[in-house]
Amino acid sequence: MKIKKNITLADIAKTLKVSKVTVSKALRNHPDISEAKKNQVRETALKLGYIPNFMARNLSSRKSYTIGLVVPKVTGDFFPNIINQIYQSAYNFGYEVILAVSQESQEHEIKHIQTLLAMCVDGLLVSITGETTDSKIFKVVKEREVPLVFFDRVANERDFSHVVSDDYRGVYNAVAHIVKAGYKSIAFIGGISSTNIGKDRINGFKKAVDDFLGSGKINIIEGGFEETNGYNGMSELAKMNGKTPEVIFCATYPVAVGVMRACEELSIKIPDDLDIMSFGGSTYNHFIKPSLSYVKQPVEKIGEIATSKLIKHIRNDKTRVEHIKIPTDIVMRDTCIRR
Amino acid sequence: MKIKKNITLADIAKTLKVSKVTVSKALRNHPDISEAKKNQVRETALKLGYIPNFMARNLSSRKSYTIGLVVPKVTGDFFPNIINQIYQSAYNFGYEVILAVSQESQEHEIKHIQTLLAMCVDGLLVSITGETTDSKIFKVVKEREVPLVFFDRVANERDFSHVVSDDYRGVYNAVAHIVKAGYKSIAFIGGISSTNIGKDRINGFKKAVDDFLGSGKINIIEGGFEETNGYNGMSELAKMNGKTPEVIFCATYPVAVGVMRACEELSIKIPDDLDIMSFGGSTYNHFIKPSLSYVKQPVEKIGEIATSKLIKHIRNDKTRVEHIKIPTDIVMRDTCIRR
DNA sequence: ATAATTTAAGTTACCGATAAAGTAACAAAA
DNA sequence: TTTTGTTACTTTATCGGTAACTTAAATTAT
Repeated sequence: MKIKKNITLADIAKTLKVSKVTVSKALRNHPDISEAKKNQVRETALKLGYIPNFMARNLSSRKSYTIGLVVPKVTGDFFPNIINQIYQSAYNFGYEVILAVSQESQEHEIKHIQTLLAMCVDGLLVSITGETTDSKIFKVVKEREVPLVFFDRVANERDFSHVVSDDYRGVYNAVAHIVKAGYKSIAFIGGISSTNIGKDRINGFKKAVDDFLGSGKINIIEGGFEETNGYNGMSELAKMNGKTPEVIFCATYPVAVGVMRACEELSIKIPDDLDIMSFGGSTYNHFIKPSLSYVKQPVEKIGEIATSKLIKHIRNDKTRVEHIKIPTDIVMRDTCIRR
Repeated sequence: MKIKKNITLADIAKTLKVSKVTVSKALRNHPDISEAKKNQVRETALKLGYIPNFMARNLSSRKSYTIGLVVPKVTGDFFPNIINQIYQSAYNFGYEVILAVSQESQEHEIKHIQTLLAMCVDGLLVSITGETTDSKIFKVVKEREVPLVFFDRVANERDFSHVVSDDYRGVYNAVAHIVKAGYKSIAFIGGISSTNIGKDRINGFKKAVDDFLGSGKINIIEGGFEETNGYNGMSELAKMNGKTPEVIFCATYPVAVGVMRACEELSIKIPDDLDIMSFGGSTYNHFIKPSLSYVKQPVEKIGEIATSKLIKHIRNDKTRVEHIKIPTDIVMRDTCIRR
């Protein structure tokens, strides 16, 4: 007896000499079935080690109680934490999560979304890649009427809800704070203005510098969101033969780390020769010397609100599309504290 | 026209006036179908925006080309990196990955494995929780003949392959290195000897201390693998009124961070008053002062080998069960360098 | 010229569930 | 008494595919 057939509804039905449908209803606690029979069914299901076949169930019911989560990467601080939060929230609503990692490639992103659609997920949570420009796949999602909520890195699609931190105001307030602490020149490193998170952070920076220091003072070195981008940005800045700014505002924490690495090589002392603030923190920030002051993103809230919004969309078509911005906080550590 | 029906094989078949099966075969590049027809089918499939329904496909073919990945958490350094690697490897083999996070809870772990089985994954990659003791769910997996490979944190199940780093030898060699550098007393903080990673690291430590410093010198404070465990362990050690050791070997990087935090509060200077080495590093280690010397885990290799081993099991029942240990390296930074 | 094989489809059955509709048996309402 | 309603099931059809088998026409072999 080599082949262990999986236990199905039919097996339970046969041992109890009832119909398949009776078993199905009993297990779903359908009112058609008497308590006595339900208990019988549940018992034998347990005894036989029945595990329902979701493929069959979903195919038949057109529901999967599964949501697809697409993120550009799983490294760093932000995504692991938000994934955690999304898992937790979805779990509380009774949903499973399928994670797909697009590795910052639009091609992968499209393929993964197709796969998730093919898997009949009930909805999608998406944070787009840095290179996502083609919106065709989102048109497909819309046509299929699969709810989708963007979070953090959002596409420019008015038909879908999205949840982001208030990057613009976050940077604006941070710069205000820095200026109030007595600094007179601030540069910005990192970010790509073709993405919402880059654009909003940069625009918040521009507006704040314009408001508080005068429009001539704007100094931005766009790059990306990774350590190398910070390193390159700082190296570039050092080579430019103007006076270096007092403070560098970094688009992300990894960018700040890159800036620090460059400074180390250039023998620029932080925070004595140069001060740094970053957008977003890190678990290990406490142990980095100097520990950076940063704009804290509401990671848990973004995850929780995006998930519950998506589930509202799934449960009720009439929930209206919203674009939600969640405020940030400033966390002061060892940098930018002059006063 | 409110209901946008999804495009199915039948729709393509109808527009081309051929049978469903012809379309199915054409799309799967089955030799039964002529090139001319295949092209027709492919074209109209594209034109209609056909996306196959995996539920139906898997239900019918009993394959999903999907593997289930179960990890205890997605924070820290180790798991995000290994998840990344597993995604990459699986992708190269043409497999999708469904991630489930057990949140260090055995209950969740069991539920997630059941769900993944119900989703008809072709195989499972599992790193168990800290509290996993009940092996019943793995018996179920075995009965269902679903291939499973454990990695990193493995259960004591001889029927499944597993892939781990050589923790025992890693710690043993690290201690040897430390002793050779001139240190005479070493304590161990963190780890739980009920888990393989805890047990192996502790045993490697014991053996090394025994071999190089004498059996009287063994000083181990078991705890866990997190920052708090390091903090508590160090606080406890400081309260004990013996002489404090010269070096503390930490079961994980987070433990080391906790130890450092405790030292900071106790005004113990690292590496002057006390030296530290940890098992496992961190992306940000470079920016922590002092940057810790550590035993480097072969994260990428573990992920890659576990995935390819699993896929071998999936493709060929006769691949034999193996228990693979991958050697570690020592990375020297600013600690434990006395000489 | 006829049988044997190949090619390119089509038919049927089934994967394991659920939805919708049907049916006895018995009870309550008109 | 007849009608109407419940209760507790059963039957049938279906979800969207695939496997296995069949078939008609074309090609090759004998």
